[in-house]
Amino acid sequence: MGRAPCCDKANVKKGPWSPEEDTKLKNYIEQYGTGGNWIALPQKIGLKRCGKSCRLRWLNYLRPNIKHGGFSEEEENIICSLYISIGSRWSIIAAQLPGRTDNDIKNYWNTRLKKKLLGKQRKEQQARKLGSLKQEMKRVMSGSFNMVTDHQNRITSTDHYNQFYLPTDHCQPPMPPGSMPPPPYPNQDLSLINDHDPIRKLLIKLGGRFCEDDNQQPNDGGSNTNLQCSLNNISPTQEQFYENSMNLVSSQLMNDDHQYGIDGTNNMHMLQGLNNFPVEAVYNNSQRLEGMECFYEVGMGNGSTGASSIESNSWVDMASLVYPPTVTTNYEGCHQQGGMLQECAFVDSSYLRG
DNA sequence: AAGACACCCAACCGCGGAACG
DNA sequence: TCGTTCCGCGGTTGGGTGTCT
Repeated sequence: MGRAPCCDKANVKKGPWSPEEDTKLKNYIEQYGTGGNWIALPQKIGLKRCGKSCRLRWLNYLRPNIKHGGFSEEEENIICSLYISIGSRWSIIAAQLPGRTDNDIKNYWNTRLKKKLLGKQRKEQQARKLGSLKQEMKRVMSGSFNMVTDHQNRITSTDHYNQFYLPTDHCQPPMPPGSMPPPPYPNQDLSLINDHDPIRKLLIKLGGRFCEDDNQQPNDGGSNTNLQCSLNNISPTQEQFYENSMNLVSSQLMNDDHQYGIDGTNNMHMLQGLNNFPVEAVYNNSQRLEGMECFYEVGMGNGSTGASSIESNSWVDMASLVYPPTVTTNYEGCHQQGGMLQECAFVDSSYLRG
């Protein structure tokens, strides 16, 4: 049986509210309250509106002490921190910001904060890509293009990695950090590379094999920036899969709950890097990332429910893409509506600036 | 000047779950 | 326990406005 409509759709007005409607609704609620029944309210006051519409109008616009626009830096930080820790629970996030509505915050996130962070990430990607292009050209020019295969017939070349992973269109996924070739130039910015180590881990989930044994890498100087990218018998289909997956990662980064455990096990180390992270918020939720199922299928391998130390890092790692762990500086307790969150971590605003 | 495009945000829609009989 | 009603939430849409070409 289908759900009964909340109101007579044919007989309700839709679209923007007029000042008269606003006045009617506001006056009534201020005088009598909602009466605990939004559905009946519009009829009581002679509004040809759906009850839900009245509720929304009141909560998002007419309610006293509502703030519109002009989000402060502190508010941005709170939004971002909470988004990372609890995902798109806008009502909960709004509860931390007096005068802000969930709708407002949602809009602000979707239209500004998300782009702000993505823009920052893209800049870094472009800088890295430019760097690797230069190196590529140098290598080609000097005829030193290396394609090394080891005894397991694994292709181990960062050039090959780029061949597989770097997209050719305008839609740039995050470039896996560990995939950067060994810095041939002393002035290469290693911090950028290290900041994006999490993406490499995601790639491991995707089935790529990366060997991080830095000590075995020549020309590495002991840093962890060198990496072997090894793909076992990659087929064109897999290649396409990797590429699609990378696009997926990039598109999902800002859209989904980053922190939820994949497998529901208590992997405390999942939280490494996020000081004062709301542990309960993570463990009490086994929600998966919609649209990223491929990570479970591929990354978890054979439907295994166990998590290796590598596999268990992903959500925090993805969060750290948005906020490198080192910028977590500020902590306050937050009393959370419904007891869902008891505390939350706030991040330094520096990453948002600019 | 005007059309195309991008951005912003108020409002709508549909779903899940709580409350209630 | 089950069906119904309503609330609240998050995702999406669409219109207004600003910017670019």
